[in-house]
Amino acid sequence: MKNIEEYCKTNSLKLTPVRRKVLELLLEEKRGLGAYRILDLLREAGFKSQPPVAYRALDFLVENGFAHKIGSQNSFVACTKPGEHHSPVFMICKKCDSVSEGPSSPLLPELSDTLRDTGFEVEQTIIEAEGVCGSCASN
Amino acid sequence: MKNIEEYCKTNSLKLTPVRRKVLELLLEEKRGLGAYRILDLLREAGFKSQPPVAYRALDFLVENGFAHKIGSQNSFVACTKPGEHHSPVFMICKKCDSVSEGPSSPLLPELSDTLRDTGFEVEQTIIEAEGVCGSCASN
DNA sequence: ATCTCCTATGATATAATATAACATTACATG
DNA sequence: CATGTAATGTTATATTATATCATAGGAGAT
Repeated sequence: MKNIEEYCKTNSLKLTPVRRKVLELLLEEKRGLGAYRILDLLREAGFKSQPPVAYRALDFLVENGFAHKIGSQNSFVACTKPGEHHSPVFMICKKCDSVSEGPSSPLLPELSDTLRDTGFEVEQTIIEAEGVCGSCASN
Repeated sequence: MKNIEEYCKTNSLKLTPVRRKVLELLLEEKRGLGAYRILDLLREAGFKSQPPVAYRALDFLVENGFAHKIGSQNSFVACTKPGEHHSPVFMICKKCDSVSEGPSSPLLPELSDTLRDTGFEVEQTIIEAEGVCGSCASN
């Protein structure tokens, strides 16, 4: 969170109260959070928010690399590498629904090369790996 | 399409008229199709369909590997490798919205290994690569 | 300081995507 | 032809997301 404040200051991004709160909510939760869940939590925290409020905050966070959207779940997670435009790898546990960001693979450049051979120029990739997390495997 | 009929016969899957039609629609379209777009097309084709009809057909196609869902778009595409449970790689063109399935990377086992080192056991991966397709690049 | 502009927020309505629930039909199999 | 299962029909509603317009708030210029 400190890093993020720092980063925002440096890049003159406004981490407004609602944006900050949404980011905190995402950071506290290991599963992905849906926009309406976030909305509920905002309300509990005293923000009298309508849907666009949540979506705008999420847009801000995603655009600036503080959060990611998990397409397969329509949910959002905090990004562990704020400010870096990168190609995330998500590990989604089918038992506990936790979503964690994996080591952004050294294999990605090779993947891009492979796809370039078919004529496609990759700009960004998102990998969603479904499986069982360590914690669930051992229980 | 022949392959698919074959495959269904072999595995006693019922390729009913609506399922077949949805698959044909997906095969004809290089972009992903949303469920409600499919629903419109079904209606144009004389099926008087309600949303569950489209979703059920899509569920059938996805479950049996004849189609995939593109999470980032909430859309569906035909699968080029029917019947094989595999980990698809999609190339999504930001110019023309075409979605094509790339060569399912030989790198995937290595990715699984890397993630296993973090304690996560991968069962399936979906890779969505965003970029520019060959056809758009040359125009 | 205050004006101005730009960005962010407030608020209402509605669009787009997806599923729950229950009734009916079809059809393979005993 | 009885029966059970799978598929379809139908209505309603849940969930996710955005368009639009109005209001406020804050940084920089004069």
